[in-house]
Amino acid sequence: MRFFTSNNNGIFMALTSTDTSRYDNTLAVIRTLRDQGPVARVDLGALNGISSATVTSISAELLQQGLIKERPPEAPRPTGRGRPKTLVELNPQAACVVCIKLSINEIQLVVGDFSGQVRHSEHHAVPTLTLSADDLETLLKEKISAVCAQQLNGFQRLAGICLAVQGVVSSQSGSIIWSPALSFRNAPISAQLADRFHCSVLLENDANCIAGVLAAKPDYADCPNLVVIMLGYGIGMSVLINGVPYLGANGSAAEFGHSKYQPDGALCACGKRGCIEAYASDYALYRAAADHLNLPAGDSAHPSEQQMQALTQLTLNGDPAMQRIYAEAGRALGYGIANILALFNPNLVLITGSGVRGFNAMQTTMLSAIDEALVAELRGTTRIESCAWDRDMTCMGAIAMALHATDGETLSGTE
Amino acid sequence: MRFFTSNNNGIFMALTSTDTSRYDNTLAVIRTLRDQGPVARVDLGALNGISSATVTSISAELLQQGLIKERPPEAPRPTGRGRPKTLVELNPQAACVVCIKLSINEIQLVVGDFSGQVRHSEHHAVPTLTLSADDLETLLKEKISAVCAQQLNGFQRLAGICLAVQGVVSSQSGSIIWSPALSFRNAPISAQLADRFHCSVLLENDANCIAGVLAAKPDYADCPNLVVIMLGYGIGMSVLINGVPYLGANGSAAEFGHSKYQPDGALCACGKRGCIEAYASDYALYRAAADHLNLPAGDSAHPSEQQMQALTQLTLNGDPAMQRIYAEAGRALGYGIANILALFNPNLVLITGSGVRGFNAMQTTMLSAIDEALVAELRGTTRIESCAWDRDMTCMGAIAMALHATDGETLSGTE
DNA sequence: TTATTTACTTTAGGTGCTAAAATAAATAAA
DNA sequence: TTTATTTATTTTAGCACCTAAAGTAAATAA
Repeated sequence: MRFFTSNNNGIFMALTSTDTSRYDNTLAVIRTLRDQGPVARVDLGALNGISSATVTSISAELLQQGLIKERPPEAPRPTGRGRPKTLVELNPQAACVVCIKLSINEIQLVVGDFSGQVRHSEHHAVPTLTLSADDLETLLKEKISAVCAQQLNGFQRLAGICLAVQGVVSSQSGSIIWSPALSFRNAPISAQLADRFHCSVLLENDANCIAGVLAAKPDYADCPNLVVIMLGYGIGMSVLINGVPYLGANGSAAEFGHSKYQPDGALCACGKRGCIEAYASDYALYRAAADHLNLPAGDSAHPSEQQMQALTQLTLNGDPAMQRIYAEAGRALGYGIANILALFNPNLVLITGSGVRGFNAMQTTMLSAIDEALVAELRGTTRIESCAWDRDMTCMGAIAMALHATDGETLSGTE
Repeated sequence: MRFFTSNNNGIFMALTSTDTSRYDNTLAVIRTLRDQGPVARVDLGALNGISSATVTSISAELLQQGLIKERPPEAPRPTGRGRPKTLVELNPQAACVVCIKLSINEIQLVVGDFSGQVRHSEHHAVPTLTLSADDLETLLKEKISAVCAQQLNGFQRLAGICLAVQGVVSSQSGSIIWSPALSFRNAPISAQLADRFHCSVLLENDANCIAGVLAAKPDYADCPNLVVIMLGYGIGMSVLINGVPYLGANGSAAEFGHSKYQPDGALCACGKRGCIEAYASDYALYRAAADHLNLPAGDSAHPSEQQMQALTQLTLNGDPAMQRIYAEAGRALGYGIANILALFNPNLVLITGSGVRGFNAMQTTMLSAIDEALVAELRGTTRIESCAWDRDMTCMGAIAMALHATDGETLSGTE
């Protein structure tokens, strides 16, 4: 029938390209069911602009392929007159995906089912900065194998693997170009995993995964242009245009953390000076604080959550030096956001990541910096909001992206 | 049949939405003919991925509607064996568009035919900064009426009007939000012109028009992500993603000129400080020069082309103060472009506009500023080039955009 | 019971595509 | 000069897929 043209480097091939309308409608049905849960055929038609006759035909095929199932009618009848709706829903067992979040000194593995639910999650402390490229390959293959062996019973197929990485990745070539979690560069990890596990391998930036999850929330539904800024050890960003992450030519777009606040300014982890990250990231805040205060021991170049919470606490308690540091961070962030508003003019800028713990101490100067930097016409009506941080969001997003990317394969794989 | 959903504020309505494949294929044929000139049916099929049987059917319809015509076979036969190709081409008379470029103290009107050729062009000196919103409306209606009366004989229809404006426009709402050429704001000009001339009215940013023309050049064909920077009285930019301008939520995206070089830096025409424009635009260069030199008299806030060429000449002749000024402008530009690379990661940054006259004097510091600001991984492989300036490019782009936007109407309007 | 309402399925027919066959119009070869 | 070959276009036959309308199913209200 039809094969998915995947994003990776030719590991999966584009094949027969026949007409597109049945295929598109079928994917639309699957995705509606994933987003909305069980839905009746009439409603599937209305939601996707197709006749219910067509939905009948499509759902018959999907039923036969085992990708969906009819939900047995429930005991309480809430409906009024008329024949009751027969709900159909995705068969969660139809496929699964394995997603790995790679961050500094930690990896998380999760298994998601065909309906998008997390089925399993595990964390491992790993000294990522000391790994070689080969070490990483071995490690990932090992961990994924183990998860597959333990968790994949009952699933019809492993649809794909998604690797969510902090830093610059090329999802096109399937290579990690540059990550703060790794000491090497240009690792062609997608091809290695695809070889081993014989499935699609997606490589994604972590901020793009999170942005995908946030964009799906009803609060942010009316934002065709959404910018998500992730504060943390570093500073990441994702730009979603009509729901799809803007990647640029090599996947290194949206590197907000390394856009400039001040020429010849503070030293950044990238080696250059004046990056926003050099003012408002965890390591920058900790570094600035260390000049003024007696801080708890630990790796000061990679402050822990505890260390950072201690800083935040000091600030909340009214320490003037810390308040000055956060105020300056807020100002840098504000100037950076001013550039984002001028260049992307998004509907909404969402600030999240573990670094939101200190957001209150930055907000005032951030907002005044934006006003100072930007004329009202360009400031526009963009909402600027922060958003609570959940460390599982990255993997939730990765599951959604992996399923989305592999729906076509799942469809043709079971014909 | 089918009506075009235009970009303006509901002046033209979306109607029946039937299937899309015949419609899409027909538009593809029209656009191929516009881009490539006369093409044979076989080649139209190959270029658009449809069978030549379908092309026969589509071209029969278009022929009957008068939108295309068969080109009489030429005297010299260059081809080898086989039945010679019968070329079809757009009928230039099938429709026309009127485009107006609005810049500081000048408007240009051009008429383009259905094949995209310029049929007529005229310039008028107009004191744009002293106009009221009503004055502008009256002026444009008058000038357009005059052009229509004189130039539109022989055309089957006026497909649309395109207004290309320096500054921030909302093509969605059809309003000029903020233009350096005008002293008023939020002018709903599209609706006014649509009322008067009963056709689609497109409102575009001038940089987007130019970017469209440049993107069509074969040299830049392999650039899905293209950034065009326009140096001139102000500094404009356009970001083309797969050939379509990125507009943002309200059309105020890509305002590169007001992105920041230096907090608390030089004063910008927008009223804020430290914008790139406050260093590298004509007025900024002239202002900086006036502090050091005895300059020819004239409106120093809006330096003329002669005044600017005098500055460039001084610089080329080795004047050290002027060289310093251009070097600093280049550095500001470089820092700005570093942000563009970090945030958009385009395949190509093209620098054009009347301000390229001084580009040589800025280039060295611009490039070193980029290296100073940006780590190699983010600098990436983006080409950064300049491009000779042609004042007619804006209107050429406007013609292309207006035709593109109205092809659907032209198609259904003649059924 | 019967009428009404709503959901789903089947049927009949249309659009629009393609592959293959037919036709057209040239050049090359015999 | 005729015939074969090549290439372009048109015609034909058939297929995929959609929709509207008719038919069937399964509930509640009267």
